[in-house]
Amino acid sequence: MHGEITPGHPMTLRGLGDEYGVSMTPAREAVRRLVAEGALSMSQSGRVATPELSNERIEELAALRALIEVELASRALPRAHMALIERLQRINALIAAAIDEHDAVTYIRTNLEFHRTLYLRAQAPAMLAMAETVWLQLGPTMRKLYGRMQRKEPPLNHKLILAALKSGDEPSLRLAVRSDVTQGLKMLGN
Amino acid sequence: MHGEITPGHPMTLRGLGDEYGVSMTPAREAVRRLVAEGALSMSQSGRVATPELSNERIEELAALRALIEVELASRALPRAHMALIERLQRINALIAAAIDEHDAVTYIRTNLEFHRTLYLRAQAPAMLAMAETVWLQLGPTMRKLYGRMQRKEPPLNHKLILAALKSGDEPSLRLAVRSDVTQGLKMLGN
DNA sequence: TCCTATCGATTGTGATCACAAAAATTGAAT
DNA sequence: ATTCAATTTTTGTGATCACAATCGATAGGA
Repeated sequence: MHGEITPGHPMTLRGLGDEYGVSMTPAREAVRRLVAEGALSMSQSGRVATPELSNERIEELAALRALIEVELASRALPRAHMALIERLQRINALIAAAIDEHDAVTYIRTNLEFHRTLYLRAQAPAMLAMAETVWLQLGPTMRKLYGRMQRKEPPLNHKLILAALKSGDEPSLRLAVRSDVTQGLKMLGN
Repeated sequence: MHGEITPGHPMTLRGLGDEYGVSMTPAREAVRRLVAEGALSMSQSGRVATPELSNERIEELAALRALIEVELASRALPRAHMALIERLQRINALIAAAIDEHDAVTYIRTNLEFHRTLYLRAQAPAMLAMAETVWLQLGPTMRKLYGRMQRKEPPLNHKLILAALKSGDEPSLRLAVRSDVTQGLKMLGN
């Protein structure tokens, strides 16, 4: 989910088992679960690897993020009090730090933490689980996209999200979340 | 997914293995996958059963259906030609037959087939997979809800969907899909 | 009648193994 | 040097087993 693993990275059950000090059986179950969630892709022969997403698939997943996360933000809005907004601002500072250090994995992780912190307020566990499933599928690809993105400062849309939360402006919030989620997919073209 | 199994029905790995003539291992993997997708729920002790959804969860899943399926229908609209509409009409006739025979499982299955047939035209496999994951989670509950629904004729909204497809009217299509998907959740109240 | 404690049966977990399929490697021939 | 075939190694699958946790039933007592 955080982009530690690049797209197309192959893995074996025995290798994963050794890595985590268990036998093949738990490794297999974990892998099958991740395959079911779309986080790993499985070849016809049963070999497993992180997925290499086509541009069409990336756009589809971005559209799903937009649909689900806009709804989550919208549901979180009435419950978003000052304590939450301050927490989001602190996370935003961590994002800025990750950008300064060119730490892609930390950037991705803290960025997702920003979103998750907001969405937890929506009290909609099934929706949040769906959003996280999409994040999981996009993880390895986000890392690759981060490379050609060369951020210099934390996302503008996060500031817009915070402003909309403060003022209780739902249309602005929806727009800001949608922009934040679909941005960074302009430089696809592989 | 089709409501063959009522909510709360417990299952054992050995039982499933015997039922399908395999050992525990494949049964375990199938069960873990279904748990990952939310189709089965797993107690802390590892026992597995079809989920008994709370009203809040049902409403959440219905909202997800609305979000995703409206988008799928919208994407399918420009590609929906006469052959597809005729196919949908034939499926609609099967739905009517299932209603006449009070066959809940067939009703649910053909109803979902109606939706899937339309959404396949959207060329959005990740979105369709998400929608089907939601269907899977709702399966056992849909059956229970069907009981207190006592349909007499095929859903009006299906006719509205077909009309909107014919006329290429996207707003009407979105509204009809949303209504079709969220209807039947009025009689919750457990 | 209801609650509780005990005991036997059931169940999930993780490990190991045999086997077949699929890769990877090797070797020879062109 | 390259291609292709044969062989060796690697890998996933499904089965089986030991074990611990849990569940269910039964019996005892309040």
